[in-house]
Amino acid sequence: VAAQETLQDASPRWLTPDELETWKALHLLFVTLPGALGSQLESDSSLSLLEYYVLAVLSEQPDGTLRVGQLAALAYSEPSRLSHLMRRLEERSLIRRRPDPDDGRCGQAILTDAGRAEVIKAAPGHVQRVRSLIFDVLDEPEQRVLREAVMKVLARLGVDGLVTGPSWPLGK
Amino acid sequence: VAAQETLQDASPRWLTPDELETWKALHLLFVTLPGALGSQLESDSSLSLLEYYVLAVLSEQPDGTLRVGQLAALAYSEPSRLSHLMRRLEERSLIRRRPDPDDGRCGQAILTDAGRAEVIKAAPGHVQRVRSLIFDVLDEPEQRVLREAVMKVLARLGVDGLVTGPSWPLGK
DNA sequence: CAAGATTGACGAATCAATCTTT
DNA sequence: AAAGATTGATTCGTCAATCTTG
Repeated sequence: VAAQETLQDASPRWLTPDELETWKALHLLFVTLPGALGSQLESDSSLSLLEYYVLAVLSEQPDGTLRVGQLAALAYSEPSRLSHLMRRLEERSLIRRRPDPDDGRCGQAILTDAGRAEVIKAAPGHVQRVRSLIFDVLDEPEQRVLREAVMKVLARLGVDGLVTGPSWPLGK
Repeated sequence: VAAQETLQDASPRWLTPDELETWKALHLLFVTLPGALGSQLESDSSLSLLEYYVLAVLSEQPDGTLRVGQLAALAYSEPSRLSHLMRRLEERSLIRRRPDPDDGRCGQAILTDAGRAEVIKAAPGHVQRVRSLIFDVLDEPEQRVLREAVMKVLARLGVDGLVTGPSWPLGK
């Protein structure tokens, strides 16, 4: 019995053919969809997907301002990655940075007029691409089941509840 | 009327609140799932997700051999990316390379014993993670709808039919 | 000349170390 | 000392140019 348990630990249940098909499709989606969305964005606006996301989140703030840490949390990115991104965006004059007046440790990212213009320019094409790729091909029940399924996986990943974010990708 | 059409072109239908929720959940899944799978792999084997995929595909070939181009097609990656990856894997002695005897233009990637051992070592944990994150939380009907939905989106992306790939992630 | 793959240069992501403010 | 963020070094991915074989 002990030997059997050891064997089971080392070699868990493999995927059934059905599960394998599902997983391969899902994996393929992960590999291809970001590229498809990214290429649209870059052709319309020379923004990457993450750059668009960050600027869109900022554009929804009343004063176009947010702490870098909050931005990192909303984008599920490491502070370091965001910091490098902020520097590049600042070099392109799409945002500017300053220390938070209330707490000098925190850095504020502030959307510039140019940054707002850029995200507004990019938004329609982006939304249209998302709609055409996803919502145009799924009917309402499918969409509901899909959302439920994704939410369950997210819960398993421990990122449940954090889905409540900005009204991305409106950007307006 | 002309003005209205112009307006509609510039500003397509935004997402409904329901669609927005679905999209945010899906986007969050894209951002978090690869990292979750990758961290498991690296802790078990010091392979990245793509490295694991490549070695797994090779391990399913009868002679452990495949052309780099075929490998790139199966991984939906650019030849350049695969080439750099092959060089790194070769430096780690997980594969070796040689020109295809039948056509000297094509490069062959050949799985070494060490490479095969590495992917076999990584496979159980990987499958278990995929199962625990996805298939343990979805019942059979949900899984079927999810697969249908993903396939429809893939068809829209133009990668339909290519889902038929290796029996990844069995690795054995 | 076309196909297949590689290379080198550059841009972006990650990790550890650092700096500043509280 | 801890929190928040930045920096520098390394690694990875992308793009254009190149090399070789058919």
